Amino acid sequence: MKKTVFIFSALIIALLSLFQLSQYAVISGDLKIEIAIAFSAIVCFFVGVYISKKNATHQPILTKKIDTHKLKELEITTREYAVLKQISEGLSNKEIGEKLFVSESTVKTHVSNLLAKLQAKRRTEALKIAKQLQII
Amino acid sequence: MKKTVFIFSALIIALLSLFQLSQYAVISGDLKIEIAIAFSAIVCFFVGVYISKKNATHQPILTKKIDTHKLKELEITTREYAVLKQISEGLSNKEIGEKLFVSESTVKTHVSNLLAKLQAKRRTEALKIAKQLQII
DNA sequence: TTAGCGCTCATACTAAAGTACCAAAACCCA
DNA sequence: TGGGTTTTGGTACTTTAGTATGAGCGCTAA
Repeated sequence: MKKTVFIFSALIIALLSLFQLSQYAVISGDLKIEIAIAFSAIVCFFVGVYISKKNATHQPILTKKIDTHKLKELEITTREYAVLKQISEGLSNKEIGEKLFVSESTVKTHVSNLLAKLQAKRRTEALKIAKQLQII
Repeated sequence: MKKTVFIFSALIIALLSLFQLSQYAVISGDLKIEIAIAFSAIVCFFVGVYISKKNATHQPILTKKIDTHKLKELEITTREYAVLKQISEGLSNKEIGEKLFVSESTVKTHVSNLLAKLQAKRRTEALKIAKQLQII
């Protein structure tokens, strides 16, 4: 954001000085003022496009924000969600248990509840649905 | 693209007519020509940003292209890849078999080979790796 | 024409995954 | 402090997933 403001300011200054330079031409009647305006407008347009692109690539637009609202809507608890994330990492129930410091039984319980809440038959299907819901 | 050209043309026309309107003010000496230019520049800048954003959201920049090169590198066959895509859809081996018109045994064979080639222990892990490799 | 590869399928396992049901701590909140 | 929810864990069982191995068929390049 700071960057944008800076570039924006520089842009205006550049334009005003550009105008000062072209003023001589305007006075002499060779260069029409419309052209000067159109030129500056075109330049600014492309600068706008450029800046927007820059910002877009810097912070990937499709950094899918996690839809916390949907998590509550589906009544997915904290622990269940933690398990879901580990599933998306390709871990087995046992591995998830080790990572979250609980038994495999507990993980199975969470997974089972998760599948019911996501209306999935398998963990792979749960992953697909979760992605569609922007949950992961 | 056509849209962009259209908007761009409309923009220039609008600016020129804007200038025509403001010309009276310029002649009367109340409104300085610098302000007119700066104003048009600012408008064009934001229009550029807006259009760029529109384009970005319309056709997602991060439409991950499938890395066919990597598929060959990993020696993943046509059929195996078809199975992989079905796995990402959350289907079971049996369901995949029905969809591809082969037996569950065949699907199992493909999955097994797939896991070996992707160096995964489970299908969920295979999904994760495949995504990292931009294969799906 | 034969060796190699891809695709198919089967059997027989072992290993995970998932279900159902129960139950006891732990936690939060009114 | 009682009550609902979450988290945890267990047993017992069914269903998928995954491995290993072998084998037949069709295509293709040497």
